[in-house]
Amino acid sequence: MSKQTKQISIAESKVMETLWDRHPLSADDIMADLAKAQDWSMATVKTLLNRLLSKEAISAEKDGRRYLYSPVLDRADYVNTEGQSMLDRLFDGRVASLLSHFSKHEKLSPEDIRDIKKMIQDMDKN
Amino acid sequence: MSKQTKQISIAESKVMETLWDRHPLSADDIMADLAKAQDWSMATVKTLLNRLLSKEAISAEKDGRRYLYSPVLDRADYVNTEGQSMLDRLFDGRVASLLSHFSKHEKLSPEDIRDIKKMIQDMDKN
DNA sequence: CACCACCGATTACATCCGTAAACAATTTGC
DNA sequence: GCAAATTGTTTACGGATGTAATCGGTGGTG
Repeated sequence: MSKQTKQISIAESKVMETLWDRHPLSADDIMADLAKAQDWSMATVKTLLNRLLSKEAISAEKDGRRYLYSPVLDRADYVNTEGQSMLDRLFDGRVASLLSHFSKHEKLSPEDIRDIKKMIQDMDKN
Repeated sequence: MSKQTKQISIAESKVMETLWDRHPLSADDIMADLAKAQDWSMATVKTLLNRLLSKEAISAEKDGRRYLYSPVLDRADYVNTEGQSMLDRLFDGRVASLLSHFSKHEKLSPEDIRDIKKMIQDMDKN
C-alpha cells in the first residue's frame, strides 16, 4: 500500500495512463501514444515527464542516447486516492450515494446494471 | 438541465455546499457554517464568494447593509459534471468499474452493500 | 574534423487557486 | 457629529498547471 506523495495533475495523469498501459517507453513512444487523444507538442510531453520524475511518480533508465520511462506510482493507489477524495467531496464518502445519483440521472447502462448485479451476487457468496 | 459554465474549484465548492444546504445566507452566516470544517479567515470566504459571483454560480440580493447569497448553480448539475468527469478519467466512464475497484479494495461498508442491493432490487421493479 | 540532428534540461509565461491583507463605503454607538 | 465597527471591493502573492520555446550536450555524417 505505497502512498501517493505528491499530487498528480490531470495532464500528468494522461502520461501515466500511457505508461501504466505499457512500459518502459521512450519519450517518443509516449508522444506517439498520446497523440491519439491529445494535441500536445513534444515539448509539452517532455515537461510532463520531468514533472512526473520530480514527483517520483515515474522512473527513467538510460537506453543509449535517450531514456526509457516506467511508472513508479501504482495505478491502483492513484485511483484509490483520487476516487476516495472525489467520493468524499461529492457523495459524502458513500459509494451507495454515488450509485443512487447516477441511477437517478439515468447514467447507468444496462451493462452497468448487469455487472453490478453480478458483483453483488459474487460478494454474497462469501 | 442548465449547464455548468465555469469550473468551480474545491475551495469554492465548500462554500457552495453551505449554500446548497441553506440559503439565502449572509457572508457571516456562511463563515459561521464553514468554520466547523475550514479554518479560513473572513477575507478568504469573501474572496470565494466574489469568485463564485463572477462565475455566476451564486447570486446576491441586497439586505440592508449587506448581501444575502443564494446558489444559482444546481447541486445535481455540479455533481453530475464532476462525477462524470471523474468517472471518465479514472474508470473509463463505467460505474460498474468504479464499484469493482472499491469492492476489491474493501472500501464498501456493510451499509453500502445493503443500500446497493436494495437499489438494484428497486431498479428491477420497473 | 566540423556541423547538424536528436534528446533531455532549463526557462517561460499566462491562468487558476488558496489564502489573505488593504482599502473603501457606510452605519451606528457615544 | 465623529470615531469605531461592519461589510463589501480591490489588490497581492506564492505555488500549481497547461502549454511550450529555447538551450546545451553528444553522437553520427559528409
